[in-house]
Amino acid sequence: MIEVTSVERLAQHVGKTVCLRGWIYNSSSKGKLHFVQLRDGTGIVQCVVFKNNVPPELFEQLGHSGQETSLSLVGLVKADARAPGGFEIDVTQGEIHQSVQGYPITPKEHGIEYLLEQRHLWLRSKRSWAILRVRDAVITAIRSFFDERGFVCVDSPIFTPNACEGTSTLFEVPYFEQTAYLTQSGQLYAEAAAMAMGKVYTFGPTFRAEKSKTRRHLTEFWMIEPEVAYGTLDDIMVLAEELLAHVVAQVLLRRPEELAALERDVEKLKKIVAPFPRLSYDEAAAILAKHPESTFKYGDDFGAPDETILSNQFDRPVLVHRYPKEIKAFYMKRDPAQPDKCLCVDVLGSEGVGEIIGGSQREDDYEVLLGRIREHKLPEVAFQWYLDLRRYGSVPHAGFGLGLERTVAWICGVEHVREAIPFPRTIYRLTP
RNA sequence: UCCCCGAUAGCUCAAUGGUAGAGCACCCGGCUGUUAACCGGGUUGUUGUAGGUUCGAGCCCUACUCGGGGAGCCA
Repeated sequence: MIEVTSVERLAQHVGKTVCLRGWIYNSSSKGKLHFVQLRDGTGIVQCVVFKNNVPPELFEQLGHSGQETSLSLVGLVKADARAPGGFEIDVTQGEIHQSVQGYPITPKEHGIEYLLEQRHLWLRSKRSWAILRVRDAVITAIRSFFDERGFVCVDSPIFTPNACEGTSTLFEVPYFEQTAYLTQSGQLYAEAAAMAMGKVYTFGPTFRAEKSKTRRHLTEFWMIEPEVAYGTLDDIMVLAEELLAHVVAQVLLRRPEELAALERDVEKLKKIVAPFPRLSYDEAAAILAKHPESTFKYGDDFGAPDETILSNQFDRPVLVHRYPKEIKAFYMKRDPAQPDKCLCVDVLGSEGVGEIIGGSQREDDYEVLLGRIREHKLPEVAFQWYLDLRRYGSVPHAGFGLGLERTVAWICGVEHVREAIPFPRTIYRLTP
């Protein structure tokens, strides 16, 4: 019986005859010799088919089978320096499951519009394959990081009755006799869970109806939101940098081939070790004030170009903390040392990618929080359950949100977050 | 919501206001070491839509549609 194996395990089978099942990634023919690049999901291997070594029908069929033909090939595994990847299969038998002609995505260039239209097929390309496998490693690393530190994963609801931070960017959906909204953030629910379990995190999809068309925006994206009871701003700043360092280290360890396929400069990733540089808003503002290209005005939030300027000052992500209260959310606690500032932090990824984390210590005083809700003209009734958390055993607590796609795009060195999610949802694209 | 850019063969693109083309894909043939193979031959068009200017529009003008990049806002 011939053993079925996968491309990623070929090194263990050198000198043996195995069966591989997959698809033709590319092929070329030299008369009495076909080279088939076989893709099986775990990698790509070159299969060499000499006319005299295989049944004539198979040789003939392979000559007429294009990209993405599905097939099984049986052959001897050899180490060969001439083959991409270092191994190749000397084919002796095989079976074509479906012969394909005219697969729409060729190894040549395609425009982004066309590729997005064909996303269900584009997933098979080496680039998408590599990015999505990095995404998987990032997710696994995040879960193991929190698990090892005693965090409990809690799931926040996707249907919500109200906004966390205003209603303008919510997707509305009919909900029996009521209107529901798709969640923008699991934070408020994470706060409730933190009071129950101490250290928690949520990990789920979030939805924003922002009419943003930039390389940093999706309408549906995944967010990881840890929340720590008795945690302070300093605690979550340390947590954030340790998390990012852990994730990058795990990707370097587990996905070197994928990073190579993406032509990612791994030397830059190897520098991502804690601690990260920290800047107060005031310090960051001073840097921007001296920078000729910045249009920043003190008191404003940093624009995307400002974030790029700041992040380019360092070879690691930078933590920017204590922003003016006017530009931050109602639930953020003020800094007792400077009441015009919030105990909050944004983490800007390195290499100019911009914000990947936003977090804060939360306001834990009932009266102060109620005042904020009124100041921001938020529907008080809807926040009664949230205020309960300050009525019954309120404690200092803090947390942050990490944008998964922005993190994956940053680690992969890809420009646009739409490539960091299997099926991106953007303002003008709902399909496939 | 605002600003900028684009739409020509299945794909990526070219075409001074004057006969709509190339490469790839696909089909046929050749080649025992290709790396996006190569060589020879072949098929492929309502130039996004609707008007307008002109002897003549892919090209100039207007509107619209679809998409891309960015601003704001955010992860």
